[in-house]
Amino acid sequence: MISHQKLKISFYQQPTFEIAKNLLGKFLIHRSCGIKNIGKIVETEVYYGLDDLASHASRGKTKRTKIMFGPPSRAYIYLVYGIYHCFNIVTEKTNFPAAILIRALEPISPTIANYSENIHKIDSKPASGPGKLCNYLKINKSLNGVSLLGNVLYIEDRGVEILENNIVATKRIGINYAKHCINYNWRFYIKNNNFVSKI
DNA sequence: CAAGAGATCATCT
DNA sequence: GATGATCTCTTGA
Repeated sequence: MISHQKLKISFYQQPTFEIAKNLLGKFLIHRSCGIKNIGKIVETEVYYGLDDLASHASRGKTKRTKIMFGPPSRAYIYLVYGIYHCFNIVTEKTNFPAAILIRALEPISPTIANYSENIHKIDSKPASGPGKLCNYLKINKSLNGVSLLGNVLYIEDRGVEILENNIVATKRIGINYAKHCINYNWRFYIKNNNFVSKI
């Protein structure tokens, strides 16, 4: 039996960019209605500090972004474009706003196969994209603020190690409003992985 | 294959 | 009142 180690608080206390890279190859799990929904993380994106114009937190602490200013290891989940949810992991110590957006999963759960509720047919990449993976894992705003140290929503290390030279760093997706911050290479994904959202 | 439009609503001005 | 940390479908070359 391969060891399945739930990530502890010490993992989330690392520097944000270390976490973003170390999350690659880990397994995101959501227990819902007695079903374990699982996917392997293959793509992440960092939103870091008040000066990051792409980050919701760049406009300061608000009702929505206060979770980003809180302690690490909690979920930050919000609705984009009125339709899709995005799942983030809050990092850095209290009062420093930072989060890591999970952008794509390699599907694992045999129970839900590759059926996409979006398009009502078999999708070979049902969790490739931040909105799609929330549908895949049944994640919605009711989980906003939940601790990832609990038993509902958490991350496991299953012994998969992604080496530094197998990680690609590129510009973030969908943030054309962010002026000079567009150019930051704060998106990370596993090289040659078929389930990354965009190349 | 690339580009564009539309869906749809919580959040912030 | 405007705007997205998106996705799918349609159009046209």
